[in-house]
Amino acid sequence: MPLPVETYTIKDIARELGISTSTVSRALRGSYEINPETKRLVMECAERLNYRPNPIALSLKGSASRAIGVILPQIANYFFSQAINGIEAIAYNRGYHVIIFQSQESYEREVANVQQSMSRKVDGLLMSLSSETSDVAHLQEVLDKNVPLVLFDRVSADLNVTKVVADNFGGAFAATEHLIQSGRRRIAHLTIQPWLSITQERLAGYRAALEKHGLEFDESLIRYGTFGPDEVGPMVDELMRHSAPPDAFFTASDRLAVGCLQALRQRNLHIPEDVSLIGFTNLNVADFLAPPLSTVVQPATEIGQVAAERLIDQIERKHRALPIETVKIPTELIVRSSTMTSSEVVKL
Amino acid sequence: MPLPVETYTIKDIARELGISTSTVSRALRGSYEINPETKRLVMECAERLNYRPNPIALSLKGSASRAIGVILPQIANYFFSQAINGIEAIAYNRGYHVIIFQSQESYEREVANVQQSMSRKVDGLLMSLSSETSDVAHLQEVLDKNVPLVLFDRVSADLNVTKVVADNFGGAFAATEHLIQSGRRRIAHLTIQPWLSITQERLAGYRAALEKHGLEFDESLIRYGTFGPDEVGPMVDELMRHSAPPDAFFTASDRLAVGCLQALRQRNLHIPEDVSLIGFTNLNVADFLAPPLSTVVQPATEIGQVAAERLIDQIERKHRALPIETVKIPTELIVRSSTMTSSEVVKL
DNA sequence: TTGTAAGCGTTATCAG
DNA sequence: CTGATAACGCTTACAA
Repeated sequence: MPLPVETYTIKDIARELGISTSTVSRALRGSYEINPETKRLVMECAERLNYRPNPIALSLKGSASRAIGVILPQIANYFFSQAINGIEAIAYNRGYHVIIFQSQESYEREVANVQQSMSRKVDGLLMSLSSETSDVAHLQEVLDKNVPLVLFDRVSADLNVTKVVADNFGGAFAATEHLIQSGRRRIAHLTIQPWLSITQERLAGYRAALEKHGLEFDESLIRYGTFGPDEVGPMVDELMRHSAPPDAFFTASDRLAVGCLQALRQRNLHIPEDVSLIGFTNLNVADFLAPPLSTVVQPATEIGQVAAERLIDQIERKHRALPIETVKIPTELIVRSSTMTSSEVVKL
Repeated sequence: MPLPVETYTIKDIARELGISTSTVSRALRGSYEINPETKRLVMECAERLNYRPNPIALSLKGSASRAIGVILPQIANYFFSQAINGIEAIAYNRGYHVIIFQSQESYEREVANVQQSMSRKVDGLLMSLSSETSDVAHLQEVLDKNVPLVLFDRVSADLNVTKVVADNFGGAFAATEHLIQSGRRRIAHLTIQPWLSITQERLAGYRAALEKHGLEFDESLIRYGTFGPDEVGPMVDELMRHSAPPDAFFTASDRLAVGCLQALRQRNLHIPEDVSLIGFTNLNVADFLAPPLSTVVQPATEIGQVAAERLIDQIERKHRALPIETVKIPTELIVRSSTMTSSEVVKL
């Protein structure tokens, strides 16, 4: 039985039943003072016609659009696409639509995205900031309009909103400590843009681990870069030419880890004999990377789920005062080595 | 200078200038009979107020919503997220929005998605079918409504629309032929659901290569399955227990390739010494998989771009008769082996 | 060249 | 309990 796509309006039902549109509307909304019999008739007719309220009209009217906007840097990134998956799952079974906007790491586009999502009357906004974004005035305006906003992953300290992030500090700390406990002493850290919250938290975790074990923090072992794979090779080469080269790498993303791996391989260096490598990653195929790559796994799906839950909670009971807090989702450290037959998983 | 998010309407401009909303509307649309001076004033005021037309109102009115709907099985899949990236890039610089729906491989959800996209008045629809979909009546209705539709990747022969796909036949043929030329004779083929167009095309390419080289097609070497990683192990085990076990694997997806790799490793089999493995894949980190995995790379981004271009072309000149055709985007066969220092790329 | 009014689908308000 | 009517932002005949 092919499901019909034909679209009927409240008017069609009204005409069919010889009653007014307002009565139909009331019957459909369930509530109010309405004759049970009329209601039954309307429901039955709606069912038969496969009536679906027009979301556009609803939005125009100003009431809930039952759509949430998701603005993020880019979809073609395993972390974000997994996060969207989590968001969509929650949204779907709570009856919301997801409209996705990509800022492409551009501040200007992000602002445009915010405008567009506002004019499309989303009921709430879920955001991960572009790497260019430092000024968050555009988001303050969202809040001023009383549109619920939840930030995830790439957040800003300048906004007093609910934030959902991975435990970046904890993950970085565990990774670094593991390297130290494996006997490494000069751990390079390849990371992304320095002004991002996640970058800072990870760097802090890295430093804290060094400090705990009495190792000196050496700024010259840190490299900030973009995601481009072409940038990683030279970075690694430069580090290895250092008078006291690193004996381990800790990278802030899967792309950096893969780039690093490639660069090391080209120099015929072996992992983990010559250097160790741990990446902050979302790549679930990391298991198969050669040579063995240990990873701090980001809870992408869960971040998306929790963020969506928080947002929808806010949307649905705007009146009550909801606690604004930063939710930290734990990471997992997965340690692999050539001698292990299967992965040894250490949960943080 | 923080860009303002405040939202003004055509009324605000009208009030500001002491003219009527229709005049403002006409001035904004540019065209028509309008006093150049009035037009200038309106434009200037719109600019000053950072006026943006309300897309909701536009859609309700029935005119172009400048949004295209994208319905696909799931985002958390590297192929699709790359495809979306291609779609979004084209859409963005041609002034369209992208509204994404995930069918989650469910026919019912796909139908709901189609309804929703229709009621959100998208100007056109870009789709990749769910694996459950065989009946396409819901899409025929879209066409009947004169809403442009372009299918990509997972297409249906039952619809007379433009389709954009990878050259699955060619890719499978090249992969199989390569295995044969490497001396393999019993090539297992792990693939996805048999009723999907891509599955059939790949199987046909595989068969054609066998035939060309005088090898027998052995149905018992073919396995159809879902994406679940847990299903792959038993499949591979069963095949290897065969009285004449395969000496090579050709898989239809990166997930199957990775699962296969894992299963083989658990049996302490070496690739390519014991068996060969080629996967149809989108995973650009396949370079780093150990043991070396040869791949047929799918042109995901390009498929998205071409599909979006075709769709928008159709949207923007609905009047002219546009050619309905199936566009095949070529794939690349990347051959890697342990003896190669760098990848040898063979373009098809 | 410009203004008025109707209408897109729905809901809220106010009479009946 | 039910039916008009107005309103959301915008476009477009139709009038002026």
